[in-house]
Amino acid sequence: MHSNKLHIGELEELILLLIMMLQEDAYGLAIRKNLHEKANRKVTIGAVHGTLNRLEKKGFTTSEYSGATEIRGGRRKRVFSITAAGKKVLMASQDVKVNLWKQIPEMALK
Amino acid sequence: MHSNKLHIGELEELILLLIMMLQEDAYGLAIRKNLHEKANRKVTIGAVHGTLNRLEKKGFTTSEYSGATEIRGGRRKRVFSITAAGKKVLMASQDVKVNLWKQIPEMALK
DNA sequence: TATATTTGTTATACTAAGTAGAACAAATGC
DNA sequence: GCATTTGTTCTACTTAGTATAACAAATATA
Repeated sequence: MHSNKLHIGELEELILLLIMMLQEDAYGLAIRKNLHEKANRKVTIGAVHGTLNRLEKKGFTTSEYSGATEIRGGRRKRVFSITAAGKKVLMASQDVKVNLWKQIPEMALK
Repeated sequence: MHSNKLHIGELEELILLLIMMLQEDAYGLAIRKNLHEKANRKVTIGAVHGTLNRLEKKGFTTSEYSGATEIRGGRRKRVFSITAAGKKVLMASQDVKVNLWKQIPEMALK
């Protein structure tokens, strides 16, 4: 048991954010590239797809296969999008942290 | 190997935040209480201390034992504080997320 | 048309992070 | 003394994160 719907892991959070950001371009390799460039997070493609599968299993994302493109090797992509539940958990996650930051005494920030 | 100094787990992040917030009151039971009240995160005391030990081992916190207090059962506490490295990783963590939020297209937020 | 190259996902085995529950320790109250 | 309270440590386990390799389907070009 204990498939906790109230919180998400660290990589899960970053990937949900990138899915919202990338929209129709949210598929494995593109997510991995942005994880590296925008989040300074260097992970292998296996790590990305593992997390993507977990998120879908939890109901935080859905996915569908696009058609193949005309560029060389351009086979169909599995494109992910975030669900309402995913949005909710992602926003709650950020809210908690923003609130905690506000409660840190000034003097501790230096 | 691979004791990654570049990122921290989800619970590690919350606990580092609470250590900064609680200052001289940052010890196991108090952290657990605030995790519940301020972060809606219900975990056992074993989970808190496990994470605390991991953070110290990584160099993100230090701890020292306070003296016992005069209240009933008030034995000495192990009080944690964040190190410069801990502050750095915590701030970087939040920065990345704040930046990603900014890059999400307006229309996706509704 | 076969075979090399490219873009992409899936499978497998493993390490690290998160978790519960109970044991243990030291203080005060009576 | 011994019950109660506050606190940490120990042990065993599940979930999240990770690397590496296998697999699949597309185009390019000979």
